[in-house]
Amino acid sequence: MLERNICELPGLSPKVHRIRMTDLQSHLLEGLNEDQIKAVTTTEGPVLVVAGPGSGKTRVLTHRIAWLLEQGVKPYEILAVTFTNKAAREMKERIDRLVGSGATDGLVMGTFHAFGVRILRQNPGPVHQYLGLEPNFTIYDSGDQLELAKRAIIAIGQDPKQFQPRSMLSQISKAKALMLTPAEFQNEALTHADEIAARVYREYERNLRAVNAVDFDDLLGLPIRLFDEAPGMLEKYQNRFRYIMVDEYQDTNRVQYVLVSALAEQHRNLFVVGDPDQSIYGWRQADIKNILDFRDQFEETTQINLEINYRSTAYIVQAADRLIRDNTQRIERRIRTNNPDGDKIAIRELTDQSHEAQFTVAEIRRLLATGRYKASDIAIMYRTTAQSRALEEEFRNSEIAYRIIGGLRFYERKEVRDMIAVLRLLNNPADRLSLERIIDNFPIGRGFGPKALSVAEEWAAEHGRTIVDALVRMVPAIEQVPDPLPPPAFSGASAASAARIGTALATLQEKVGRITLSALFDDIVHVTEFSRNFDESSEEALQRWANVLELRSDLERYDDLLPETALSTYLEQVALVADVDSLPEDSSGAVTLITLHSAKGLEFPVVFISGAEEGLLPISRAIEAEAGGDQQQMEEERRLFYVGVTRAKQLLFITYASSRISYGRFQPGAASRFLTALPEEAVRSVTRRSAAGSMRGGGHRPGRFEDRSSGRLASSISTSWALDSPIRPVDQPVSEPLPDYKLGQKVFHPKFGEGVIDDLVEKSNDMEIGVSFLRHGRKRLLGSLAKLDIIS
DNA sequence: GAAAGTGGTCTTTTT
DNA sequence: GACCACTTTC
Repeated sequence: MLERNICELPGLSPKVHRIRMTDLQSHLLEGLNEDQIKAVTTTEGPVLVVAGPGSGKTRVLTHRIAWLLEQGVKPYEILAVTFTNKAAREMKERIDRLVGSGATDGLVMGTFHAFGVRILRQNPGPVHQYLGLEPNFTIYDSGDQLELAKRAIIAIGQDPKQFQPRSMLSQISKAKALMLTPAEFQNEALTHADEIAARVYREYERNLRAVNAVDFDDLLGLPIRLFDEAPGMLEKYQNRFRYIMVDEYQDTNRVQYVLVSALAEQHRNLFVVGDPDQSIYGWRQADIKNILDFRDQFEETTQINLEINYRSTAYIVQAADRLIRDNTQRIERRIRTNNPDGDKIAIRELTDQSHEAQFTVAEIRRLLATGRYKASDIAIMYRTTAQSRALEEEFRNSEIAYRIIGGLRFYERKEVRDMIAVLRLLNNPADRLSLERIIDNFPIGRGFGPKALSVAEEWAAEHGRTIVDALVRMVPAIEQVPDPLPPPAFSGASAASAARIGTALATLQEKVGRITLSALFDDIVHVTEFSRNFDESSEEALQRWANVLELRSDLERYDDLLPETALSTYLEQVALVADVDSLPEDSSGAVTLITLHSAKGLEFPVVFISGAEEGLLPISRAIEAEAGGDQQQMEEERRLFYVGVTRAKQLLFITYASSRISYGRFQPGAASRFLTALPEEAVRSVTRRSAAGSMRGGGHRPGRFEDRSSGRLASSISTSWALDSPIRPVDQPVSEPLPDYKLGQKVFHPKFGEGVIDDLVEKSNDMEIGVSFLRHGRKRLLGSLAKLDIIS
């Protein structure tokens, strides 16, 4: 290898300064700024890179890995963790381009979850011995988890209505993220509800293991347990990974921190990149302290700040910087750019979400007509998935192509899940949830009810077999074979359907691992008579069937794999992909509709942020939490808005609606408080709010933004908007003030009768009222909806 | 046992 | 307004 260039790297330590470089190495540093170069070349010891939006973070990561490889580090000695599979794939491609493909073979790059699965799959023996899992374990997704949680609640004798599966599950997930066992969790329980959650957790775990399945959180927690318990396991990986890199470090949680720091203990070359201002996954137990405290946790950390933004116009950068300054939980710094000012940020108020959608689509049409932008340059971002609906309707009536990322994921559609249930059951016969799903949803399952299921279950328990075995035992052809086991005691009708299901499953089991997945798909459809579910000729049935067929073409992509492993590979992929993962680079020429969360890490020349309203962005929960003294959620909302703003390269539009339908009812809305933080000189246009736009009792006060708009800025309203007349002047619904409810008051409800108010909770612009009714028990009602009369 | 009808809950974000 | 779970009805 040629070593001739001595590169002058101004301002760096002498050690780095005098690095001798090959041509390729100096090529890797070309075009990088000083801080970026330092980040690429500081290979030893803990390094924290605080990377602002658009600061070339991905570039640093890819060049650093290429740099390491150029230094002679073996690809398999490098572990790089990314936030999405897509990021991993793209990064790998970029590195391939830098160092030539083949040079990266063995590089471990993927999400934490994918890495966790990898460890579990690579060590079937220890996984069985220490974790009690068979190697063909199923990864349960959130739908399965919910079902499992619900059953656990019932199993411990509680009411799933009182203790909601969702909230139980989030507690379980939280416990797992903090690495608490059910017993430890129980010890820390403070309230009765915690106590119940701990018991549900215990039961949930038991059931999960009984069906040889794991959940998402287990993919992180189980590898750690394996490291703890299997001798030599941790050392093996510690020795192997000389260089560890973690992207989006601000969104890591406790388990992830433990995993990474355990692995890095040996070589101590841990390189993390992140931006505390873009930490938006607190609800998933991501702990912003991981990045804020990194320097304390890892001694002798080199910290490098990337503060120059290469992505956005100066107005956008300035606005983002100003906005995020209102947060306290951050590493103080200032992002800046050398880019031109660009166009000012456009803010627009609309009367409701359909006007908002109309405006957005019309504006996009105008942009496309200029010829300066193509559809794939444009993205619309929003806080909640439900918001995509109004936009979608508007797009559907237009000629503009669009695609929605997120929302109902392809693999979560009912008909797709049904098919996948069969695949899963074939891969893991213990997967009871999938079996039940098949019985409930496939034509061949008719006539096999809960009673029959419990017969099969008893039989399975008695003979140490699976429920699937009980069904297969009923197949006449197999009955011929001498079998010491007596058949299960099904009643007449259920015996027939058991035999039917058993035959289908036995036929399929016979073929698994020997034919391609698409051929297996065809067999499944055939023997389960699945297509009969789509017999009716409704538009909707056709669409559902089309989805099933799309699954088939998805499977075809795996037809080249070895039949023995194709199924498990496929199922793993299904469990771990996110929708953003399949987002093609730009290709299709469609406008992107995406949640702010999913948009993290992406960039678009033109961005619309839709629904910038109090209650939506920030979300009402955060407003309530703030009222209760908890600032954290509000700060996260601000970061989310910040993420949205900083996705835009050239043009940024922000819209909000003065009223919005939710729950099928109109709700008045006010401009997001975050808009008031945007510097006036960076904002192009503001529509004046109606003077009647005051909120009902105690809610969000009209802030500086409104004040401003009725003052100086109001007179400078831009007339450059393409869509003006179709939108009526804002006519704020004048809402009646709430009656003066008090604790202990007697009230009358048209449906529930007489009751006593025992709880009052102020909401952002409403009030939640707890009432004990004489005849209907305790209910929680919304002040604006409930027709309560005060009796005394 | 299955289809149709009813009432209650729901919406924050996703690997 | 949508979805789910549960009840009613045949």
